[in-house]
Amino acid sequence: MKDQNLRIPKRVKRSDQIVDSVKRWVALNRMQPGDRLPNERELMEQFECSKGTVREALKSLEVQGLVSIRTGPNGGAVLARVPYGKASELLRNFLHFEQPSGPEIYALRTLVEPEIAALATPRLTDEDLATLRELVARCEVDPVTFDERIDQRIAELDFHVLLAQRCGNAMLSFIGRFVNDMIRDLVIFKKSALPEQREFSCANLGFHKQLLEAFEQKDAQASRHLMKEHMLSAEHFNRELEGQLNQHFLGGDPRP
Amino acid sequence: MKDQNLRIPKRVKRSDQIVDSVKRWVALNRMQPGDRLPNERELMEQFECSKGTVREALKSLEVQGLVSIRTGPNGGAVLARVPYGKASELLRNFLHFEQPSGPEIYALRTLVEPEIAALATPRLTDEDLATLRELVARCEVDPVTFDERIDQRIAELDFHVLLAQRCGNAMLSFIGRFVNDMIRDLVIFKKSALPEQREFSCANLGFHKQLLEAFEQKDAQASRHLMKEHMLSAEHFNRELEGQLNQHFLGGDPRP
DNA sequence: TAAAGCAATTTATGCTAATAAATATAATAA
DNA sequence: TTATTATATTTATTAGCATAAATTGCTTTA
Repeated sequence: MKDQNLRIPKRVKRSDQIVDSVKRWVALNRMQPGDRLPNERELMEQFECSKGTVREALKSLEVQGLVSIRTGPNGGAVLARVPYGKASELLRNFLHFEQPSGPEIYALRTLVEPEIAALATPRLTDEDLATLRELVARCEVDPVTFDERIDQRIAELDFHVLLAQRCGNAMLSFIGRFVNDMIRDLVIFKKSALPEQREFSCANLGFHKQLLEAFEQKDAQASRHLMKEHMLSAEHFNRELEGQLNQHFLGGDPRP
Repeated sequence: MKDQNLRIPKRVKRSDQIVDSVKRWVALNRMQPGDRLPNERELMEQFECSKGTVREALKSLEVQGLVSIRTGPNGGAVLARVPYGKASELLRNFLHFEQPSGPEIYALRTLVEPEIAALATPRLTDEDLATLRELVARCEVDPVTFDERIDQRIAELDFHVLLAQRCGNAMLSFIGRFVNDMIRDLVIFKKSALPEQREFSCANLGFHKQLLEAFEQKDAQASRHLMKEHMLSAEHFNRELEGQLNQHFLGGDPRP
């Protein structure tokens, strides 16, 4: 079979030209989220093309998360901030065929989380600290049902996500949220049932409690150090759990 | 003005349903890049909708980089790997309104590059090493014209990009490429003209030469350590250059 | 035989017109 | 005042038709 992906289309499509024009126009006019684009009819006239072509261009902008489109009066295409979920989804697509392994994900996490913790420490508000305390509290009760175990894993991860959201570095923040989302998908429904998970969660709880203290005392260095230890511990436990999983599946591919 | 972004549309659009269906179908059937999707007519029949709706769905998949569409026999929508440039562009959109600062970008770089260097070290082929040597050689001649200076900065960054491409961890690889792309855009046309840039480039050249030795000896630990020093040095120089830039612009916003 | 050119086929691309659905605003009725 | 209804605006979807692009295979030519 011939490789069909390397072919370069001869002529740029009309809708893509419109997308580029709109993007330039938005950048030149320093337009802000909430500002409205012309409606479909006006765009048709402005670009001298049909409705279908305009709609393809708008669809493209919508998929990229750059505009949000609604029907009705005062509807139409409105400039938007790209929501985290959108960017996250698109990066997932990129990784679809690479399927990062558990150890790879945890390795990245170990790199970024200590810095995130350090950066977030002086930026956490009292409200943030209260939220963190609540998340820790949710992990302190002894889980009975499977749903309770799941809820505790979510709470553990939300602890890290909140820190990422507060670290003040947009890229680091994104990576922090993303890597914890990856772990959520990777871990929750696969390993939470294993008996070894219990020991893992206890260790996590201990680290989170210590981290909370460091946050309350605004001790960024302690935060960084504790988080590093926490991450190394998590990497260790993950390796153990993956080993157990492989045994369960009797040598089959652990991540089919 | 009312906030129009938080509104949730009543009914999911038909084209988005189709996108989801196709995605599920692709995942379920373990379809690979190069595999063809049904053509527009077949999709119309399968989803019992009009051509316009199918086209919007395909456009969505195309914008996400999941398919590549061509006309002609054996054309149509073909499953594709999301190219790096696509994922990168979409993440840039996400960061558009946050505009990461130079120090933020360099901070992330300092976090990831040492690990990338260590991971890449045992994976570099002889060809890779030759390429790296060539990139270093391009930086050794004394730059005369502005274009030559630009070319050397590109070569410096390509050195890091190649390492990222070889590190074997898809996420880390993406972040490494992305952060160097950010630096490319941030730095090239703004700071390369400053006299202080020359000293910066000499320091970089020195580190790259030492790194090359570590790569040739397959010494991952040395690579990691050297890269860490290299990054700390780069962060330092960047701060200096930003200071100089601020002086040049007489207190105005250095990144308008 | 091999290369170049031509035609047929397949496929997306683009246009028009008409109708349906969603929603904000204004008018109306309780 | 409050709830309901009407109406205007805008996107969403449909249908059909014409056009353009690209590949395949055939034919001609050297």
